[in-house]
Amino acid sequence: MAGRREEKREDLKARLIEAARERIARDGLANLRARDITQDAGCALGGLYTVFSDLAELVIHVNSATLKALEARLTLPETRDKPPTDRLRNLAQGYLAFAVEHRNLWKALFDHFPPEGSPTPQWHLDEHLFLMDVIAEPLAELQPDMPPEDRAIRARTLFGAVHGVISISLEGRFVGLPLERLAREVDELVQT
Amino acid sequence: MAGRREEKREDLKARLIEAARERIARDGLANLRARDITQDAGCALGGLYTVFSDLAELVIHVNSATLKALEARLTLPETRDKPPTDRLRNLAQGYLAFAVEHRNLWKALFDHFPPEGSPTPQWHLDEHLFLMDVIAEPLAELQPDMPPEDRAIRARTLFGAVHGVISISLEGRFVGLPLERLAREVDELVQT
DNA sequence: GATAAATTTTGAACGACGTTCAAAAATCGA
DNA sequence: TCGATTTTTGAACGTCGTTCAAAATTTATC
Repeated sequence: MAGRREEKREDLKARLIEAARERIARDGLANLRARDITQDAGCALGGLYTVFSDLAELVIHVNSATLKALEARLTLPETRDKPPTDRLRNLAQGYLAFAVEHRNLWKALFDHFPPEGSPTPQWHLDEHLFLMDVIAEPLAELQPDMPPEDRAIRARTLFGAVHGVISISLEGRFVGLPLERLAREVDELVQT
Repeated sequence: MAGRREEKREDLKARLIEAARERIARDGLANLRARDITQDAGCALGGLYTVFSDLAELVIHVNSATLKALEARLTLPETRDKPPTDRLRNLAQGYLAFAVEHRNLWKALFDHFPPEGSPTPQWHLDEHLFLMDVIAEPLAELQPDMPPEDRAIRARTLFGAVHGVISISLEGRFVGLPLERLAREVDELVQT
């Protein structure tokens, strides 16, 4: 009887993450309920707390999976050797497409705030960095003589700008905008 | 005995909004509690629901006050007849300064989502439009031949970009950035 | 395979929350 | 002053995340 113990534990963990992921994708982070998740996953309410310290930690694991999916979407080898400007535009359009297609999961990435007692663990903070790296790479080609530190900051600025434009539009706090027009605005923003 | 009735009602309403405003400013929107607000305002728990339909409506009134304060900050007659580019830069820097100075109130503007049953009332949605107007004005000078509709969209894009850069930085989801450097990034973004 | 010890899973119970509403208090009209 | 009306109150309700003693299961020993 090898690591049967650990195996079952990991299986429950995976089922809980998947159940939470589907609930968030369907109903949004704000409508996530511990009782729904455990019912979907086929365990008792308390079972959740034998695997995660609290609901927030489970959400972090869902967000981790979402980031991985986003990474896969943005690193398609499709446009490997296009000019760097085109690659940046593809990144922005890919980000927009992902946000539209997985709106609730994407929103959960930014709507979730961990309780003040337990801040976001470092391993999850690190996962966000791939976004910066994937942006910094075309930037390096465009401005080879820029110091790497400045380039990292610039990558963050560029991401923030694109993310801001998209989220302002998708959250509909202001007047709605046709998707086609939004895509063009993002395009022109990256262009500059 | 004139409108004494309505007067007391308005007084309680104002006290509740002010109490909620101070709680949000001090502890953040996530730590806002109906019991704390009513205690601070000097009324019973149920009193809140004689003035507002729910807590979300009270938060909307706090956000309304925050928007008015932001408007006052951004329409200082200080730089009335500078070139339009300078005015845009001042707007962005003013927005950054306001966000830093009133971080929790500013965050509440975007962290608050009304329950699905009762969407944000139109009068509050309209209040957001002044932000677009104040940006569109310098844009009109810069590109007089751009259709007003395109200009409105462009104003929203510009706001989204600046807001995105600032909020990514202030929420600290990624690595922190010295305020001075953030100000410079925002400046260069607007410049383009 | 029987039995006891160790471990895992369970779900009733707890405290905190937003919200409601019958009753108490205050106000009004005569 | 006193009954009718309005306003204010805060105990009570339903729902939530979380806990933990007890039940169920697995493991160890003979």
